[in-house]
Amino acid sequence: MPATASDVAARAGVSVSTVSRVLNDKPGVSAETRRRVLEAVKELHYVPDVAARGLATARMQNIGFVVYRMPPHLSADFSPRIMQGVEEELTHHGYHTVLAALTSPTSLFNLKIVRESRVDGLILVGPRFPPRSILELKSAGLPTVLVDNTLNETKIDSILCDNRDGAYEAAKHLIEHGHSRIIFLRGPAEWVSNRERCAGYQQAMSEAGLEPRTIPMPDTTIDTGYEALGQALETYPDLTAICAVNDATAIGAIRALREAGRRVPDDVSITGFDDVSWAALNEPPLTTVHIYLEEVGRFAARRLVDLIEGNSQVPMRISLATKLVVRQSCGCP
Amino acid sequence: MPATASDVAARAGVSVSTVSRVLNDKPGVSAETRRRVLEAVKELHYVPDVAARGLATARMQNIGFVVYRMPPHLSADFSPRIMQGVEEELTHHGYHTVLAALTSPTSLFNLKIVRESRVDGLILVGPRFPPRSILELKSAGLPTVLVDNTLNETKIDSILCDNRDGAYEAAKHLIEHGHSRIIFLRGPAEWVSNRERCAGYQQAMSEAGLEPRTIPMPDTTIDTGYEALGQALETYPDLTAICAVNDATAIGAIRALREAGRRVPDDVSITGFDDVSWAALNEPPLTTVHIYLEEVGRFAARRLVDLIEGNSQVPMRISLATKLVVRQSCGCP
DNA sequence: ATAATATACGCAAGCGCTTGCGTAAACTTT
DNA sequence: AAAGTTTACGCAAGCGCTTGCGTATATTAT
Repeated sequence: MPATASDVAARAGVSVSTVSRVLNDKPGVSAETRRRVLEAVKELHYVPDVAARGLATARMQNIGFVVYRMPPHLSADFSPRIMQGVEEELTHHGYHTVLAALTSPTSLFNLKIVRESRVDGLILVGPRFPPRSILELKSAGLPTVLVDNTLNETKIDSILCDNRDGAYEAAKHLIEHGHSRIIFLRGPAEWVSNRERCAGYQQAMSEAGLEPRTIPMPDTTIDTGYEALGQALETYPDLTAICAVNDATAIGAIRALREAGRRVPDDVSITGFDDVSWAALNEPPLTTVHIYLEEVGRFAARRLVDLIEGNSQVPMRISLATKLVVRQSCGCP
Repeated sequence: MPATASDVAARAGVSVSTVSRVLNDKPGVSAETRRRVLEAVKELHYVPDVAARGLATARMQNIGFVVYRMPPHLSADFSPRIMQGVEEELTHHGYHTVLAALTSPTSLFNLKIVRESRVDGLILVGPRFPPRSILELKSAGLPTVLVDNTLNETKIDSILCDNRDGAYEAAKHLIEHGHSRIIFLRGPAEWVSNRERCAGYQQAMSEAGLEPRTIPMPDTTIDTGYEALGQALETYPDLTAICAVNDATAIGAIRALREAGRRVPDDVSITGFDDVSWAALNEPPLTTVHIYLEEVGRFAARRLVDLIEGNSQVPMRISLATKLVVRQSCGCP
């Protein structure tokens, strides 16, 4: 039913080759011919069929947006915002976003979208992908960019927010409030962002001549935050401020504090990280570190397009600034 | 680099036609031959190229997941959860999810994914698509299912939660708390779910012999909820309970109530709708109507696959039950 | 036994596009 | 004006799959 390239060719009085050249901005077409072709394209509402083009070029103009098991939890907040940025930017470049979720730590080659060569590149969101299979992808020549993750050993494109600086600012803010017994609720060290945030906190503490105190957590959820605080209260009963590795754990900690009879921010100040959508709605509104997630997605997409189109081959690591959002959980009025 | 059908054919000692037949479960292949082909497929890690298959069959095994301008707001909560259900179910059926966002009320034919025939069907999420262009799609033969929307005039597949019953339950719960002056914060009537929820409220009220009182809002955000309450307080200063069309407006209303010096739930009871991720985190935790969004997505996907594969042609309207989640904003302990 | 059917498979023609190669026509160069 | 160069375009061969048609071989009927 839809018009094909040869319909256009017929109407414009040229060959399909010429039509193809015009549509792909290839040289060797006179201005006049180009005009006629474009006119015919418009009149027939012609749009190239992607399957045919894909067959001929081995490029599908699709990229895979891969998350590690889409979480039904609050953290669902995270990827959708990145995704939005990705989608916008890709659309702008004529690419499309196809979703994929890894549900177990198997090789990324098991993803149907890559095996069927349905995508020209991959955006891997989050820190939970087996590094080995990321490297496999790279050596198989599939352009890939990592979001909220890096492989320091190897040269592979990645994009994160400046976790270290964000945590540094948050901790510093607490210090400026006059706190000295500030503990850090830290998540599993396998995740880059957790490590960086912890480092930022530590730097702020040591610069202020304070002793860092961290509480490990097996995960970074509301529940783990809640539980970690129990332990923190035992180990450091005199704590006056908490720097949490993310908003979820901060919320959990606040709940635990409340149950322990300590008021936030009157008795204990607290900061989060991520600025999830409900951070401002919390009681008290959460002081936290904002991540420009849409921007992260946008740059990941742009970077990937560059990689796919061969505009830039040397891998780079992009780090986006964060912003401390001061609300009330830190003790500010 | 990857193996092709003819590689497999050579290895199995058959023709590519036979390989194709085996892979598509077509008749006319002996058991023994089938076995050999399958073995070769496995040995060569063969996966059919989607572009080639797409060209030959005019089916891309892709479906488009379309939202009307991905919102950076809190309501971002909504579509990701549906999307998760869609993605899971589609993957299970061998299909893939490709994202698209409509940013202005133009025809759905302007979507590149449909013009390039990149998708075999569409899932339209939300009530804001121009009905005309939905009908255009249908008559163009592109299988489509609506989520959180319906076109009552026409036969087109749709899936929603039982908004009417959900709101009915919520209102009834407030009535059982002994309230009689219950107002309903209602959203724009263009959206099906708003109309249905309002109807559910009205039914509950009239069944109890109470007079319905509704406050119109131009949108259903925290801010509109906040503002609507100002008006409600003027018109009905004696109100003791509020049934909000969704969680966001409920939160806005709570904020306004608080500023007006009325305590929730002590002075005023309130219920929301949606059970967004942060509803439980609110202070007080929000009593609201839970929607099984993943399930909604899952059924939308399944329905669409049926449509695409011709398993069922008669349009149907699916309505999923909701569940009243009783927390504290209604006055329950 | 022969004829009529069913079965298993190969052949080759697409599907709609891209692209290397070839060739007229138009333009330089000396 | 002849030879060389460039430009503009068409031809046809794929890309890797599916599928209708044709034909050997195996099966059943007579």
